Amino acid sequence: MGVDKKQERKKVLEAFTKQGILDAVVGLLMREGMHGLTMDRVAAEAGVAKGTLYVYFTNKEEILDAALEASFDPLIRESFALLEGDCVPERKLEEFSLCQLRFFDKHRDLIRVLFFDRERMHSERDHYADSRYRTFVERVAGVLDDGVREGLFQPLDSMKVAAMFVEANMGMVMQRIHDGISGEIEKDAKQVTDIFMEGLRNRE
Amino acid sequence: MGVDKKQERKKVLEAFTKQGILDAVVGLLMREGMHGLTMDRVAAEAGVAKGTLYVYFTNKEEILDAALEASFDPLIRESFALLEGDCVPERKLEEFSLCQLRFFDKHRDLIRVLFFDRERMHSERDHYADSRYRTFVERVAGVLDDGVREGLFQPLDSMKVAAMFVEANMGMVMQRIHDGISGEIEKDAKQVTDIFMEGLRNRE
Amino acid sequence: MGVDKKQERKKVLEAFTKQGILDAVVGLLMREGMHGLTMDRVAAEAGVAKGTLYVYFTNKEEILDAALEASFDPLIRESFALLEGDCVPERKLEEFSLCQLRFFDKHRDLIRVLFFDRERMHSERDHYADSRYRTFVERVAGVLDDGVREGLFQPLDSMKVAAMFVEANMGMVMQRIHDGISGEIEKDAKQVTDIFMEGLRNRE
Amino acid sequence: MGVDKKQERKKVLEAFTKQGILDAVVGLLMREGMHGLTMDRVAAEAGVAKGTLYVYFTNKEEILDAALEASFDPLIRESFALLEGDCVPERKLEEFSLCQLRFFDKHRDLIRVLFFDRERMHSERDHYADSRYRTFVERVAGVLDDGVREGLFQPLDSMKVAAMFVEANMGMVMQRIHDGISGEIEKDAKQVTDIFMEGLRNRE
DNA sequence: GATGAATGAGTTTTCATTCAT
DNA sequence: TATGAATGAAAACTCATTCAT
Repeated sequence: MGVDKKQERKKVLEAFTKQGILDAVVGLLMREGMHGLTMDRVAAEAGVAKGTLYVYFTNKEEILDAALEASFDPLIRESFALLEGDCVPERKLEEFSLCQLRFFDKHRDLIRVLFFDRERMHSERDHYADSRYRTFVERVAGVLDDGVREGLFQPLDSMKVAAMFVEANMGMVMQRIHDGISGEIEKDAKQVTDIFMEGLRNRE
Repeated sequence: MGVDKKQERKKVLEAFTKQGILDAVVGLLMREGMHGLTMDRVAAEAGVAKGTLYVYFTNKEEILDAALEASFDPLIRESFALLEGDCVPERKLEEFSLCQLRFFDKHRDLIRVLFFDRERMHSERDHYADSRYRTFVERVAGVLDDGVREGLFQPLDSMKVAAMFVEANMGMVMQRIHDGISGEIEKDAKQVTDIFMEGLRNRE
Repeated sequence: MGVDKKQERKKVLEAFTKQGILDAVVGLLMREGMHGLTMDRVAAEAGVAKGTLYVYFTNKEEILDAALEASFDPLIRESFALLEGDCVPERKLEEFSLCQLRFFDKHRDLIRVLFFDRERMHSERDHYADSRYRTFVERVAGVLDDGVREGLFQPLDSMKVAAMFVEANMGMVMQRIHDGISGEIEKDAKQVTDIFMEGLRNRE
Repeated sequence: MGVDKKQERKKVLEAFTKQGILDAVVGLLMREGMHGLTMDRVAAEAGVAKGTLYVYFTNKEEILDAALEASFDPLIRESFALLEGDCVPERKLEEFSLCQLRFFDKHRDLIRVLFFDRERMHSERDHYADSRYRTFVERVAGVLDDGVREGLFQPLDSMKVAAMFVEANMGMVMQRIHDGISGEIEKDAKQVTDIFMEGLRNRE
């Protein structure tokens, strides 16, 4: 019993430190970009000794992977839940759009981190980041296929359109950030989905 | 006279070396990503001594800027020419789409370089890369505004839609690259523009 | 009484843990050499926590000393017993030779540890390992002196010859190890002693 | 012509710096042992910047290999020349013995380096140092075989005896060093060879 | 202008040791 | 006593930049 408690407490403490490190990495990445990310700074930001970083992660690369994973995890989770939900395709796409806009409204600095992640994604070895993105696109493609099956959309190359839709949303995100995130979020999300809805509608 | 010739010859030679360096940078950037870009390697790839790099550029950052500028210059030039041409808005957008697809079909490795460029773009100091991108979006927005004025499109927030259109095209590019650039380029370009055309059409 | 028993039990337990640590050090030293010997690994190999090492030893050096001492203790003990025994000098040397070959046949990996020990031995501060080796040589020298006194050997510089004899045995050990420990051990031991016996014999 | 001279001068300069680094390594190794050998210290001792070390060698291991190679090269060269010469076997062995004693009289501190080398030699990956030592033993074995063929020595396992002879010499070296290198070198060399000569002599 | 040897500040990484529990 | 998370000094290595030739 006592052992259980102790081990639990230990686990919690460990997770706490680890999370602190990851937060430090993301914070630094957002504020200073890839260039400012040194182990020294991460340690300082996390309030631990340099050596401690190596207690929790084997090297810098692993820290980075974990941090990126952690940053986008909420967005990915919510998006996936939503795309697998019970709504009609139209609604799913709009919710998805909204979800992205909301996420980057809140964490606008993560947009930079995202692009850094993308740069890595296209290097041969990093199928890791790539697979995350692919799954994203595939899920959206699945929703589009549903729409086609239901007679809602015209026949289409779902993967390509899905990629376009995902990126169009990112375009909107970037423009919103550039504008200082002025407009209402619902309107902008609707704008994105409306174009695709109308553009893909089955009219016979 | 002799002096003139000599000076001219010198200028040509200088331009030649400079271009060789930039090509080396782009080649390296494409093959190995940002990580593999050291001045040593650039010099080796360009076939000059390390010191020579500093004869033509003041530091690494300047070399990078120049190389990125040079890489995307053809795309930017062609796109701008096209968007400022005499065609109707519909045709302009389709040509623009085709232009992007074609460029990245040919230089698919530049996609990685592009994302690296984006990461920098969102850091405070680099308004430089940003301004290039902004102009891009603004030109497209101009075409959209023309379309609205001509009664072709519904009223719209042209900057946001332009950003979406530009990114949707990048989504298509990325999907094409992922698929191994299989489908016909004209069909894919049409797919992109059709969605936006139809999605934005003025129906009253 | 209860206290006595408890204390005794404690002592035994302590000795057990201590020995486990030393075994771990020797095992690691044999398998990975000096380079792979970290306190982390020692703790893991011994199955105790890192902190425990510092309960039994004050620092790494002390652990190392103790481990080396322990490794060669059997060889040293047996050799000394033998050299101080009642046999004739000739027999003593042959037994000594046999003793060394047997020891390294069994613990051939300790040969590496030995050389590491020697490197330290020749550094100023380590008179410790040195004295162990010196005693070794001195004992053999004593036997040689006995032989001279008994008219068996010619007059000789016993320390130098003793050093030669000890090292010649190590040469044989190394060659045996290199050959995969093929030949019969008695023959090889005899080979070593025969050369010295014959080479040193008093012929007048 | 000018180019030739320039290149030659460059080569010389390069070799000079490289040699300076190697000398620094050996010096440090002799004075402080393996433990004191850090790249910082090597650089300081050699009077160059840390980075310069990496201009000439790819990493610490390579520096070490080169330094050890360089240290023992004179001994190895002289020994080999001698063993392949035209003298009779007896003379060769005595010269060989003398050669070793002389070398370590002069560079007595290298004895420590030697033992460090040995520790590495017995690790799996370092067939490098091992092969150097093997060749040494093999050459001596060759001389012994010659002696047997000429009826000078009894039949013998030449590799084992060679190993013994080489090590016996090292024993003498170590004893001499311990004694402060007192005795005459020729006498000691003769002592070593006499024992083996007499011990191996063919008496029928 | 062109060179490339040399630099050294700045990075990542290691690991013996401590100490609160 | 035993633990193991945390430490931080010290080590290896990188690379943009300089400068004498």
